[in-house]
Amino acid sequence: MSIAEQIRKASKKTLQELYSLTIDEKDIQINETKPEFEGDYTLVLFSFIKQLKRSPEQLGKEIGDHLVNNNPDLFSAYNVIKGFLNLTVKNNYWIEFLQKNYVDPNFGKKKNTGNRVMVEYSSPNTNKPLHLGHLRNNFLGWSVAEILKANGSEVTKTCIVNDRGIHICKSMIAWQLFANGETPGSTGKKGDHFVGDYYVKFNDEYKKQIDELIGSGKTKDVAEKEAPIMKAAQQMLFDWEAGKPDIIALWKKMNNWVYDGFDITYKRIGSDFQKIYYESNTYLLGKDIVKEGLEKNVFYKKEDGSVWIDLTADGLDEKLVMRNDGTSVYITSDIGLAEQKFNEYKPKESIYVIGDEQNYHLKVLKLIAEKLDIPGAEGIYHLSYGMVELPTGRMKSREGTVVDADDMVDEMVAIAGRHTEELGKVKDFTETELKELYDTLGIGALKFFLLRVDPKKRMIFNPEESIDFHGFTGPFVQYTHARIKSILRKEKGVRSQESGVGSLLKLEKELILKLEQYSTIVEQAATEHNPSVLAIYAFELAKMFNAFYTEHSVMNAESEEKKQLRLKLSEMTANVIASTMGLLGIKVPERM
RNA sequence: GGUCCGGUAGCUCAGUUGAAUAGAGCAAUUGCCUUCUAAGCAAUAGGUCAUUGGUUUGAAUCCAAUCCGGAUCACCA
Repeated sequence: MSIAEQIRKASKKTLQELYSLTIDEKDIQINETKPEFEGDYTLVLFSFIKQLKRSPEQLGKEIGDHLVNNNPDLFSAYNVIKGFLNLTVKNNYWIEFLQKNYVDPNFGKKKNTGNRVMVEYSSPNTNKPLHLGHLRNNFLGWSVAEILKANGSEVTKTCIVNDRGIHICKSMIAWQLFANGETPGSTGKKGDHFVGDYYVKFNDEYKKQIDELIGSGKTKDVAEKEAPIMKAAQQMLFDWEAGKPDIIALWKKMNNWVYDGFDITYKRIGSDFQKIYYESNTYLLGKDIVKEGLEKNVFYKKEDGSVWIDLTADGLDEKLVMRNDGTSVYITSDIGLAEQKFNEYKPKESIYVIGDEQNYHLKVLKLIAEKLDIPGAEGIYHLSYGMVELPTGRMKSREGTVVDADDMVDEMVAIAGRHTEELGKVKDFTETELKELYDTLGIGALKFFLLRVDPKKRMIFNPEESIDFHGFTGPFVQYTHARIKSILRKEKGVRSQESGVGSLLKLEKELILKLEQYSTIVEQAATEHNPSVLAIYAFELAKMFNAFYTEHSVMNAESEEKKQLRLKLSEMTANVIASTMGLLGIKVPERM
């Protein structure tokens, strides 16, 4: 149990015993004591003042006395300022805490409680390579999955590949028209980029044809419909749905090129999945749903035969669930997939990591699923995140204004390499070691950059300004870890098992206090589905250690006991930094 | 127009289950490397928390209205 919880419990008991006041634990406000006051944690008294009709000073004194007298192992002192009761926790408590936990690499994490969760993330289209926006999605999804695991859940990471549809056909038709049989193998190009180039080519050609048609007197609407290349793409989609063998073969071939490319990127950025769904297998799933919905009178049929649901009572609109030609729409197959996921994995919670542009869609999805009594409907959770935009506005792959994921990673790794070389601290590293370090630092900086911001906020990325390696960044935290490891190497770890001295300096205590909060932070990140909580914590912890490091020497401590205490403090800080960064998907180096 | 999200230092962001003098990083200025890694530390400066009103012992935080930015309301995904 965390110290804050213990104080909350003790306060509850005190209020009960002194004033027969029964109060819910969560209504007892415990804050960290501000640094300018004496104490570690603060009980805010204002809410009781009125009920108990006492002055803040009197109340504080009574509660303070009672708390300290009845919890002699926990508190050593208290003081009252205005309506705040500041409590000082015994040094022994902190030292014992450190003694007990400093070697545990899993400190702060919970054991598997069997709570099943599914996290769907990444979900790429197979007609173009990944861009910066996908990276935010991948990092978020992966990290949230790991955070939930650390908080005791049993997590299945999944990905739905959008491998069918008109967008794929566009790349296919352009390849047929312009490639002259070229392949990723023959050009040496990464498969996803290769296919993406033809997607761009399609749009170039499409635009050209529209202009020509407009030039010959057609209106824009007509031109868009009649452009031969677009008609060809639509015909191809039709042929694909009919299962025409040569089209299916081409589709498979080109998708495999893309998968080969994705594999490389996923491996590099550390995305992984236990289950992959392909839309080509799931897009027909909604059929039974429609039947079921009509039987349950959740859906209704219009005169033209199309099927709808009326969500106006829920503040939304009427929504189409099946076209009049009997084909299902996106929302319908999505519900079908939700049902299938539940049948296969029985998750209590099913998380969808999808951009905030689909807020409405996911709201509708959950609502329909609930109305249909689809099992697991209540567990649907949309982890909505803001778009990554350029200073000029949104990225558009059709217009080529995207920041490519592979390029971005390459650039970050290159910058990491340049910084490292300039500093010249690892000149004895082998080529392989250097390469690994550059990856660790470059990708670490990138992940930290994208994860340190609240997911729901949209963020602007300026390609002109490179991502920083100083301050509130991944490398800063990594650097702190490397620094600590250097001390531990020189001291050959921690030798003494003794609890050490009874006194703690301000910076030492601050650090232990921070470390103690780690489990609460993991819990918070899990309930909020928010990795930025951990990024902020990692930074604050590292910053605190650096302050301690410059002020006090570990190796040349005043006494052997002090040295042992500081070694433990250092080791635990390194462990918690590694653990926190691990949950963000960021590696920490031994040296840098 | 309806719905949802955002507006905090020059820039990027914490803080939003109400609580003590609103915090970081970057950028700016200044100091600190012959002692454990200076990718660091310490300090200075920088604020009408979009605006107005309300609730409260107490509001960046809650409520109302207004202004600004974005998303969405497709037989697209």
